[in-house]
Amino acid sequence: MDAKAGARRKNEAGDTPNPEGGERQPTRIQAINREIILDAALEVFAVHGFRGSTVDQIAARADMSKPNLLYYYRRKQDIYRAVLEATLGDWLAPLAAIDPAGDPIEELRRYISLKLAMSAEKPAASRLFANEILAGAPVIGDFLETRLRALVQEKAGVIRRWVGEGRLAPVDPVHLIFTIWAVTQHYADFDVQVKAVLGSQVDAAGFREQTAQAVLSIVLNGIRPRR
Amino acid sequence: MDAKAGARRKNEAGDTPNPEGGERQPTRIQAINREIILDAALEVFAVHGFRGSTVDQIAARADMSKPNLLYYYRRKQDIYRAVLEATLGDWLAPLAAIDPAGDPIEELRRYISLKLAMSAEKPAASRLFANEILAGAPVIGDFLETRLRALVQEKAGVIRRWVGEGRLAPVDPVHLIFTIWAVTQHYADFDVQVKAVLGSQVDAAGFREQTAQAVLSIVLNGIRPRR
DNA sequence: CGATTTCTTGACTATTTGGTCAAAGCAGAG
DNA sequence: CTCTGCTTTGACCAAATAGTCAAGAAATCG
Repeated sequence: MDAKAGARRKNEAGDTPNPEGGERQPTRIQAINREIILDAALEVFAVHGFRGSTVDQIAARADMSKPNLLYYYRRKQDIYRAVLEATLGDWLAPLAAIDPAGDPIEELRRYISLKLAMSAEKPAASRLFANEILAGAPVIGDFLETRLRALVQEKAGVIRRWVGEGRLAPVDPVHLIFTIWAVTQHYADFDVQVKAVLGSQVDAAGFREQTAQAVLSIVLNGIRPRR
Repeated sequence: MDAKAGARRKNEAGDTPNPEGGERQPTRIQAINREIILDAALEVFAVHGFRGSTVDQIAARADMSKPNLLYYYRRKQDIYRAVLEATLGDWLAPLAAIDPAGDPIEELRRYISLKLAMSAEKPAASRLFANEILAGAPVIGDFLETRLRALVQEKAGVIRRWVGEGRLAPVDPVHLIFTIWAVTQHYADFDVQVKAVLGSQVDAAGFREQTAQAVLSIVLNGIRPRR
């Protein structure tokens, strides 16, 4: 230990501010910069996935030097985890909001609309997940098998009850949920393809509503009991 | 030009055997190795995308030295393009096979079943596309805007006619196609998530049939005209 | 203000990665 | 067998990339 070593030190554990479960509450600057970083990282990871993205890319997008970025998140992996965690909540919320006491068709209509709106407003979040899943869910695998699984089973129970009461056509509840996920995510993840096929009309006003209308028509009429 | 230069040369253009539009027909060894490489590359690119994959990974998977692999495809990009092109045909075939003269419900049922079967049998191909699209379709962008677009418009016309004849419920044809793509691809691309949520039952015999049944039920009942 | 802590960065390192090359090994036509 | 062209690879290189470090700049607090 030399004289210099003791001169600058008050940060008792680790060098990074609040390094993963840190205690001290973040500075104003920390809060701002962490958010800037997460925003930038989301855009980058969403396009190229974890392995295909570089810290330099994220730093450039965050308009920040690489060492500075690594001051807030020590490793590329830490940024990735942070972005994923920051988005997971949003992801579950709509499904969690399905109300067993509500009207089945109305609840599902609302759910689909909400997911479609999220796909349109936060496509990067959707693509981030898609990349993570495609890569084999190395980071959120646990989450999928525990929290997500539990939530899906719970809501599947609700749907199953609805079916039993004759308020929905007989349908496998889990596959129904998958179908809704698939279709709503498609418009975020495969946006480029949608645009390529449909051309300029995608940017036209009302396209979102038109899409929601079409999807709802297909899915809802399929689960609405016939008379 | 020195003596050595002239000593070894019979391959009049380029160093790589049949380098992209080459003329000479491939050797037996060439045919074998190219296929081995494409198979290996498909698996690797499908998981990590173009940027996230390394030539070394592909070479290892192909059980081949890196220089040897690069003897057959000079650049990483060339391998990628080759894999994509080799898969594009398979991708279009089912949609192209929709028969305007057939029974609407039957044609769409067959189409969905075919796509689901492909998702189960060749998930890597599906994931390769997903990665390419997520990355912004840098390579197949043109293809999407020309061939795919034309095919979709053509088949949309067929569906629109069916709707006009009252043989299908009123539905936006293009969004119907997107919905089918979305759902069928979901089971390939998000396989990890499906497994996480459903657990061991995914591996059980008959799961594929059960899935097909559920999806068909949701989509078909949605487009079948009511009486 | 002065002292202390937080923030920022240029310069640097070790490793990974795409790609090259010369030379050695091999297959097949004659 | 022999000879030619095809195939394979160890060794190598330059660029990219994750991450480090020490020192300077800016806040913050008394």
